[in-house]
Amino acid sequence: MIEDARVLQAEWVPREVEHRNPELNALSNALEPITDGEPAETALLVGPSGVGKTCCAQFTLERLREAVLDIEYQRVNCWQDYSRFRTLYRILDGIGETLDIHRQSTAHDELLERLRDYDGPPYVVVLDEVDQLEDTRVLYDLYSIDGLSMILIANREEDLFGRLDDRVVSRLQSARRVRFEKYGLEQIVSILEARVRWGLEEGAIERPELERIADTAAGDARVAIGILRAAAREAERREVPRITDDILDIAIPRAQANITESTVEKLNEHQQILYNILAEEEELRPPALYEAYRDRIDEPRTNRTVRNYLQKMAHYNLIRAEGKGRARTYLIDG
DNA sequence: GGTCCACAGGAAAGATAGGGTC
DNA sequence: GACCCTATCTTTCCTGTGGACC
Repeated sequence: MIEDARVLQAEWVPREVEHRNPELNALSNALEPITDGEPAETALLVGPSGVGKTCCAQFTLERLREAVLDIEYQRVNCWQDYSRFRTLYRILDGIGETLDIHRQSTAHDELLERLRDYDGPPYVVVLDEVDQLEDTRVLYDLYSIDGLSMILIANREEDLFGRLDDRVVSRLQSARRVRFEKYGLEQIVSILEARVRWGLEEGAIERPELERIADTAAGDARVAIGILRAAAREAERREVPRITDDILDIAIPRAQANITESTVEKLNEHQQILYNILAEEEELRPPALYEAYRDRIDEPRTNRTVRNYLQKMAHYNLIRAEGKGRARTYLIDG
């Protein structure tokens, strides 16, 4: 059934990106100065999850690398590398300058100094989920480095701009904006068809099943590819040659559960307890949630820290906070 | 409309942990 | 091994907001 499992990963960059020509052209234009030895325009890619923002950025940089040859780029997932130090560290890692840097013993000033000293080929930094940065001063840091080009990726422009220093806002106003809309059903089907062509045996899935996956994914290609992957694995497990409707009945909830499970695994012990309480109780008001949490752990964190945990979990879309003030309740998302 | 109170979340200080230096 | 420096995490203190009650 599966001929090339890499193709079924959402991160895989295809040979051709479908349905994103205007966006690719806009991004290529922003990066074009690099071919003349100049820094690129800062590009700001905005749109909901699973619409191909990261894929387009990587695809364009790969094409640019083929054209210019000598170019470096590094993607930073600001969701994981959210602090100023971690972001700078990841960027330095892209040019192999972190060998002698050790966590917590090197000031971020030194990291910045090293970036300023960099005199290699043109360097493009992709800040993915840039709206998740906890310390946005790092954007000002990066603007202060000559020759460094940036592609910023965010879900919502207003979430990003609302938290930025005025100096960064004024610079970002002139950035090249590229907006990504959700894919339509036909577009998702054709993206899936391409993945099937490259990654599965011929005849592994027919159009009605692809349409069902696309319909479930509601415009999110990442979700659609996840369902296709889960379905292909289930078909392999059953040793059947084709993905059928009854396999999708299993694969669709499983793909959704896989996303939740992998996110819950990233939580610390305290956050997992909070998640489990909400999974059992379905909905709780803040005092009841905190009391239940205190009952289950020997050395509980303070209420304020728990609020930070809950905020983080809501960002992960694991839980939902409904109502304001006294009407606030927490519940499992989805 | 005014007051009270629970709650969220920002800011700053404190605690902790890892690595460097002597 | 003691001390210093640093990033990160946690706590404390505080303010703003909005629903409940009169």
